Amino acid sequence: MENHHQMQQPNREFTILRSTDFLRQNLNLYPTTVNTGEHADPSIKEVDFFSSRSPTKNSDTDNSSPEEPHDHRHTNMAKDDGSPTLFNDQLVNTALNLSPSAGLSRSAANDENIETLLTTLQRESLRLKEENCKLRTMLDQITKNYNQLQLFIALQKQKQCQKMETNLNGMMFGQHLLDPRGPFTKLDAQVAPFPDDKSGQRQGHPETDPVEDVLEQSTSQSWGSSKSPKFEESNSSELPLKKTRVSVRARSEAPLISDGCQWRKYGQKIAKGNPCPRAYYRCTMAVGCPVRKQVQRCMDDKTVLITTYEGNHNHPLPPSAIVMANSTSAAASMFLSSSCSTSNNNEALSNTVGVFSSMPYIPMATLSTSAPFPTITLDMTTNPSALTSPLPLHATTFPQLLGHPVIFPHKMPHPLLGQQQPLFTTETMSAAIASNPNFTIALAAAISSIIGAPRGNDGINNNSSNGGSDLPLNGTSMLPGST
DNA sequence: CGACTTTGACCAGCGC
DNA sequence: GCGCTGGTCAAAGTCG
Repeated sequence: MENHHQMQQPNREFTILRSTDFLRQNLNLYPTTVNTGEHADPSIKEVDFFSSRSPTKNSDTDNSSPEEPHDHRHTNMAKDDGSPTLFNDQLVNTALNLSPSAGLSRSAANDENIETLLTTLQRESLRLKEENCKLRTMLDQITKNYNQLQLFIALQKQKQCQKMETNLNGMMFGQHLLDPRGPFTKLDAQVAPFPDDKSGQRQGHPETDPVEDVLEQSTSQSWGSSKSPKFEESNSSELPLKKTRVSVRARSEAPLISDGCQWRKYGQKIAKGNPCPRAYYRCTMAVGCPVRKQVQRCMDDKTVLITTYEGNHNHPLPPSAIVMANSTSAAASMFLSSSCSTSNNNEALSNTVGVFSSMPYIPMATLSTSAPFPTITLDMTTNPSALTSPLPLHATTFPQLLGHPVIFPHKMPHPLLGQQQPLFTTETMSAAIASNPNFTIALAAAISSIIGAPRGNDGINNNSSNGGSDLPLNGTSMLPGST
């Protein structure tokens, strides 16, 4: 049976069979091979072996040189290949089966066979390497596409939710919750062709990967003030510009936090009801960037810094800024999606909803529609566990701060990770994803923030004279231009 | 000298 | 229409 197989496929094996098949055949060639009763007759095997050594035979038959010292063969192969592989290891096993018990002696013909065998094995090894490389490439591509698809689905879901919100609650908002164009105008253009989309084909944001860019675009809106046409070229002809804002409350003694962007202060006002002045900042990383933010101390607690972001960056962001923008975008996306998926009534939109409180290690988020603009607030100062769990909190230092750690309260220690783990971990992310697909967005941002974000001083924001430098807002550093 | 901050003035939206 | 308020402008001052 095996003999028949070998005889029939002497040449096909290299093009079809994998190493395992390759070796399996070799194993079947020899009477010493541990096998079933089918191989009980050694003589038949030997006959088959020699017959396979005909001029038309391939390496498989060469492989069957039983008299060759196996250690020697393996040594040669390792030398030639230079990188012993699983294949080689398997060959050793095969060689063991080809022990001298076959009773054949060394000969010149066998030496030739050995050389042929080595050559063949090298070719096979190279082929397998290439195949492995291709498979890796395919896997990478599949993974990439999968991630993009996940993001696409989440964002499409959000898009649908926003449409529903507009229909059901438009009277409450008096305007679209997000950009009148639809928050994913750019996203659609980017994601739609994603199956064939190659990284690097994108234009305009060469420094950001598609996911990051999508995230940024997902919730980023222009500041929307009709009073500053200088910075409103993108929406100057659009519908009334009242956009979603993302506000972050974080506890910090520092006046500002690093958020990866450069800011320039262009105004300050004493807002009604708050003796603390409100500062207005504009992104200066690119001419005409419409992103702006407001910074103000909380009236009730001067240690709490409130930063509100609005606008959409029109330029590539530095990694740290991308991370933070993504975080903000993720927050907005998650919140909007959650508020939509959980209910379509006004209550979900008009009240503060602790969406994030239901997730591990996610700050309290609220959505206020009473303000002129729908504002999503991420409260890094509250204790989510107090609302949902009696378990103790464990402060976590969030990256991105300029020597002024921001204390993030989060829930109980992760059962697998202990108490001193980063705010976001793979495990917690997985759990969160299971409960909310949109958490994928936050996952990407959070992981990036932990892995890639510079701790402490950020070159961009360390300049104390720089608008960005002075923005050591705790937590808010996560959100530049993400609104 | 350029970039940034400060600060008073201006403008538009909104409520009464 | 008026006043209040939020937001922005822009000249002057400051800083490195």
